[in-house]
Amino acid sequence: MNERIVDLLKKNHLSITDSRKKILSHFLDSNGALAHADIEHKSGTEFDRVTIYRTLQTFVEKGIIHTIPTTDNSVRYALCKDECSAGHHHDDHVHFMCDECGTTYCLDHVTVPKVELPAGFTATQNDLVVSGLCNKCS
Amino acid sequence: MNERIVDLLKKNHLSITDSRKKILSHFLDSNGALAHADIEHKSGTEFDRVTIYRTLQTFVEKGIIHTIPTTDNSVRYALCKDECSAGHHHDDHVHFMCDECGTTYCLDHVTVPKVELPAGFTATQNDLVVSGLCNKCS
DNA sequence: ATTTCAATGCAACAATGTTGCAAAATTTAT
DNA sequence: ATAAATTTTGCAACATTGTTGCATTGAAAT
Ligand SMILES: [Mn+2]
Ligand SMILES: [Mn+2]
Ligand SMILES: [Zn+2]
Ligand SMILES: [Zn+2]
Repeated sequence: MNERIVDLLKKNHLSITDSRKKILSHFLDSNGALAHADIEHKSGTEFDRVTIYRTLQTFVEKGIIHTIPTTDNSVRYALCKDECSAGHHHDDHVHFMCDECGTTYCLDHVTVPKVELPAGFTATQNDLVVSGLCNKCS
Repeated sequence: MNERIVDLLKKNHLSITDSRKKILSHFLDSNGALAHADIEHKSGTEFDRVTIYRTLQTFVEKGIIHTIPTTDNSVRYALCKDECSAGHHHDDHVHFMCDECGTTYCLDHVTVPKVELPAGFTATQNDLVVSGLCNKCS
């Protein structure tokens, strides 16, 4: 496990630090997406708030995690698939937010359908967020 | 115009106040969605920040405006169609964010497609946000 | 006009996010 | 292994965004 974390950091040319290892492990342990506040709680007083912000930002830039647009306009992050790399995310999967337990899921196997846009509009990214009840809450 | 605004407020059983009339007029004048900050700028120092927050909240509750999930996780609001009412929005249309000019559009005639969810997941709401270039910027 | 009720402004606060800079830790070079 | 170079971190200070309580003001009903 620790092995995998170090490898992931190395692969992305990031220096191996306690905070990066710990924050990455939280993502690997979690099945849903995490908000900044979640990580802050899980970490206790171990790291500074600012470090968490900067680490998340770095991970996004490197393509290790991606942000999820949410209906309640809070920022959440989830692990990217292997195919994502620095400056090039390809997250064409649907996200699901449970109204009951609040968990945000990456539905990696459900792809966002393309839609026909009005004349003159061109799409570079499509984000679909579905809310409702998850499999644990229904 | 002023007529239409007063009617809309009356229809929703809201008392007619300067701030509500003015804020509503900003939405009727704008072709895109507005953020809280936009309204604050347009209004100058006319109203307190808190009043704008409370007015937007009231309008959402009454079904006059709806919030739009954005990829940059900022809250934006746009006018609802007539069919929306208190506690019952039906916004099944796609939203478009222009990467160039930043405008957020309600694509009222493009409906969000349904997707097949994994077993146990049930959907109550689907939000699709498309980003790219709008008809003015392409 | 008077009463009743709702909306506003103000102040104080909480949550979230950003920046500059010195200290500490990690990586690279010797 | 040691030292130099580079990154990362923690802290402080600040900015932005959003919330709440309460007295004052304004709108609506009688
Ligand atoms: Mn995802
Ligand atoms: Mn809309
Ligand atoms: Zn759930
Ligand atoms: Zn545009």
